[in-house]
Amino acid sequence: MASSPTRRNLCGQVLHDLGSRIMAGELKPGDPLPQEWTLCDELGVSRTVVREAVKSLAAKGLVDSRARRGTVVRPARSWNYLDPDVLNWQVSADREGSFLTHLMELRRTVEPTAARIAAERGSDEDLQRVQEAYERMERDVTDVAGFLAADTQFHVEILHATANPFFAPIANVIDASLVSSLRITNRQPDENRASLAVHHKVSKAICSRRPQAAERAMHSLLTEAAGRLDAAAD
Amino acid sequence: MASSPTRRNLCGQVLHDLGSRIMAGELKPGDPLPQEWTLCDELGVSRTVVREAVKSLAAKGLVDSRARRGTVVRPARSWNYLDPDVLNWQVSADREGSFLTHLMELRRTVEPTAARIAAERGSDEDLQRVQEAYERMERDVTDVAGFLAADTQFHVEILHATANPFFAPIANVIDASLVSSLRITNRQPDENRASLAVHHKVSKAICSRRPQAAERAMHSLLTEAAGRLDAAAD
DNA sequence: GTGTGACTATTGTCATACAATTGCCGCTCT
DNA sequence: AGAGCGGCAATTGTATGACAATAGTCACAC
Repeated sequence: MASSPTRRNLCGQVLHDLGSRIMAGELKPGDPLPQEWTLCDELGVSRTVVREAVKSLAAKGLVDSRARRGTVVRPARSWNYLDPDVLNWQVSADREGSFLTHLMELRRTVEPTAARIAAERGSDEDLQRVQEAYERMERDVTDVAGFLAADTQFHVEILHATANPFFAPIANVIDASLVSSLRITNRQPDENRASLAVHHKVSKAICSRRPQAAERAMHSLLTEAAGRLDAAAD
Repeated sequence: MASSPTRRNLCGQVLHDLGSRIMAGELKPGDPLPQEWTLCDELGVSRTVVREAVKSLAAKGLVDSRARRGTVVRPARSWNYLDPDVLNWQVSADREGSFLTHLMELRRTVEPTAARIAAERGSDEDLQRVQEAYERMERDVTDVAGFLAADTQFHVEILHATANPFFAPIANVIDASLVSSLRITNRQPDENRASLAVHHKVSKAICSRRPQAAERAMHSLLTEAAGRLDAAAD
């Protein structure tokens, strides 16, 4: 379920290298990338590989290529911040520690509404999946990796229950935030149990179709999680 | 400012063709794409072009390529719905007319909060830009294209004023929704003037740093816009 | 029936050549 | 001297052909 160790082929490695350099600020918006043959020489790969990697960067909004002018880094406003790869590259490049804070702010903006909508018009099958995800959290409460996966799945199922496809990209944010926060607060089983309680409230509110309660429960869940992160950042 | 007539090169045309086919449902999740040489033959281009187009599709989360298995369409949950190209392809493929509704739902979820945050902690320069965008709307109230551009800019400046980069991708949603809604309600100058009033409330609330008022004003702005769209869908 | 291996079709990579685009610079004309 | 024009050249874009690596499939053996 981990998003993207997309470095399985050569092209993926080059993509990871260039993308990381940009997100780390080594290459700033407006800066030109080294030209193709230079990259081939530096990285020891063929031009085909370099070009396909750059094409992927362009598809994610990070760069723009034009004949004769070269390839330049696009302004940050046009980067696809919700892309799984872009999120991963940011984790490594998080200097000021604002990464996780910003992620949580977006989650607090979107997820309570998503929970409300899910309770309002999610299909019975969707809500079933939400509950199953919660039950999986209960089962895996002592297993660090399993609990993380179930936690992710719980929030993602709620997004899908909205039946609004444009909420889907938030799933990447959830994944990134959970993986990233795991590195800060090395979760203990008793912390998981505390987390379980607030998740239960959300699950129950959604599955019994109480929109307002679901929205509020999700809001307090995220507020609590954010608070725990702030507390651990000392 | 228009997002992407990215069909300037051959590769872009193939990308547009394949992407449109997928978003139109002609190729469903799980379906295999025609293999590379077949596409070369069908489209009359070299394998280089086909491969780079498919790489772009993969970077946007639409497909996944593996040796010997071929390239298959990924499940819809992993598509980058907020990508400008993906949004454009959806406009053409909007069968049930739910596209615009879903876009507006996401906007109503995110933008009020963004307005609140902008009022809370946007820099003075950011708020300056919000006001300038509003004044541009006033100036271009009789110019259809100009008003649209200014309207887009207004909302985008608010997103940027949050200083949270993860709100940036919503700008694509705003652009798509405004362009798309323009096709439904062929805007008249007096409609623009009505729109101007609610925008003014938002601008004033943000620039005088009243977070709650900003949030409410943005909420009612979007509610009104959504209502006008529903009314025009008869 | 199950595991194991060879086979083979498909994508992945390399190398080379040429086409198309466009920024740059110098030239000319006013 | 300044502005407009045109050719040059550097960079990306496209084509072609060959081979490598991967992984699904099938047959075979146990």
